[in-house]
Amino acid sequence: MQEENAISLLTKIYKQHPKHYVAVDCSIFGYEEGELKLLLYPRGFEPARGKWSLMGGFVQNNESLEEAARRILVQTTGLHDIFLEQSGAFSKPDRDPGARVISVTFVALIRIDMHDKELVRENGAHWWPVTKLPPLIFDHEAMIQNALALLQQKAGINLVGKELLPELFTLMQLKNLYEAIFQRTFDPGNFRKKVLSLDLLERSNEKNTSESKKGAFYYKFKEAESGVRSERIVKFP
Amino acid sequence: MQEENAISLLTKIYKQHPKHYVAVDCSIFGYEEGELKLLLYPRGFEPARGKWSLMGGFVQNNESLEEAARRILVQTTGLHDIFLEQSGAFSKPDRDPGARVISVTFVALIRIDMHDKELVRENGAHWWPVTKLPPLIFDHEAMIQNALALLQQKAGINLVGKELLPELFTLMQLKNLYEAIFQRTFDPGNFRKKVLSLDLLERSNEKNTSESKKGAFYYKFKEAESGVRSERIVKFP
DNA sequence: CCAAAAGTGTTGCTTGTACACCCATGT
DNA sequence: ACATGGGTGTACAAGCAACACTTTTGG
Repeated sequence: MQEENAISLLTKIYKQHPKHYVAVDCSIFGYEEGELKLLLYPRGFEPARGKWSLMGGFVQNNESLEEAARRILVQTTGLHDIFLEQSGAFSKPDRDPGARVISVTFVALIRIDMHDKELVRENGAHWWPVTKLPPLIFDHEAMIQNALALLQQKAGINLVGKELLPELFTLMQLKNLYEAIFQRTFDPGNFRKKVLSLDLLERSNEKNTSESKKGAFYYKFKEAESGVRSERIVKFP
Repeated sequence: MQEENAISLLTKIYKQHPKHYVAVDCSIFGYEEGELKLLLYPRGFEPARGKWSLMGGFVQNNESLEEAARRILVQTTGLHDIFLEQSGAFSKPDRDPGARVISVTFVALIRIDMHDKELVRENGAHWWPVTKLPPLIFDHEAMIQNALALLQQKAGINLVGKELLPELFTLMQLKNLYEAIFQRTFDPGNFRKKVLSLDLLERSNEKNTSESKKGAFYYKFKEAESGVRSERIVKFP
């Protein structure tokens, strides 16, 4: 058959080229105690023992990059249904001293209160504030810079929070999250008005009385409406 | 030596994992006759003969993804120093019927008037308006959607044009380019004011008299200033 | 002369920002 | 009572969009 021949010809073309290890590395963001944090893993062996790394793993034959990233996230945090987005590819031939590995990076956003703490502790992982990161292996520092930039951009357009905050949260908590993401302050009144004007949040009847004397209403995200909103939240510099 | 052992241990870890073909595919944008165009290549053999594809190629051992993309661009357009930016990775295991290939995509912007037309013609390549694309192989349609979205985003922040227009251009030509990118019209007066307020352009003394009776001044981009500007050009919807 | 593009000016609306001010309450 | 954060209102400035108007010149 002609098609068969063509395919075997193709296969020959492919065979002239080298194959590569392909990995995924995930910048796993969480929000806790007023700080934006990253989940990092200690490297227990040389080279680069004592340094920290993003959670990552190799891509297998039967899975896409996204599927590989999800598999790894389930293994390490116990969480399915995590927000996940590609953020780039790192490919300098010598970026990993062990072998030539091409790494595709992802940003994951998770609610710290939801993950499996036991599982995380078993792996020796630790939540690090993004403002005080430890030394990192290879090019993971650049990966994180990349991920942070993407997170800022996303948060500037989309109102993140659903993925990082608990079900119910106060507007002050949301403001604090945005301040952590953008490393700047926002005017309380203006932030509140802006966010409410987007019409994405719903006030619950409960109040948080632990963080202020007067007590602040809890809000939650409305059920996702058909039309995907993409409104600007934070003006770019 | 301990380190040697550690490395060979590492190597063992790597060896448990499969390797993959890795390719790059480039969405090469140009601007000509008032239209935004893409450089595509016809596929001359089955499967998918008669369909068109982005220019791409396999990543070799000694090069990064960016280097591979640049190598391919030089081979096909004859142009060095092209604007190039990563736009994503496509990795469904069966996306290429010939073999499992992971493809990282790039956006390239070139001045159509500068490229090597002979070289392009040899390859059978053709410039297609982005509004009237032919059928494409595999997932190249999605790659282009992705690339277009990135181009819009970039153009909304950065004032593209340096990479797509000739050295000297009129403000109307720049406006037409933006209209082609965003598929909408802009008010001539407002566009002019907005763009000039950015202080990125310099008026030359020459005039273009071929496209209007009165004649319009040619402008060019100022030499890149130290501070990298990142000002919003087009408001997001 | 007049059509058509180049270029400038005016106006009103929307949005962001700074900040004043009242409210509720735990200490 | 008062300090603290919650919540609302106001006033000014900046940016944008719509559109009127003037200039220039080839046909």
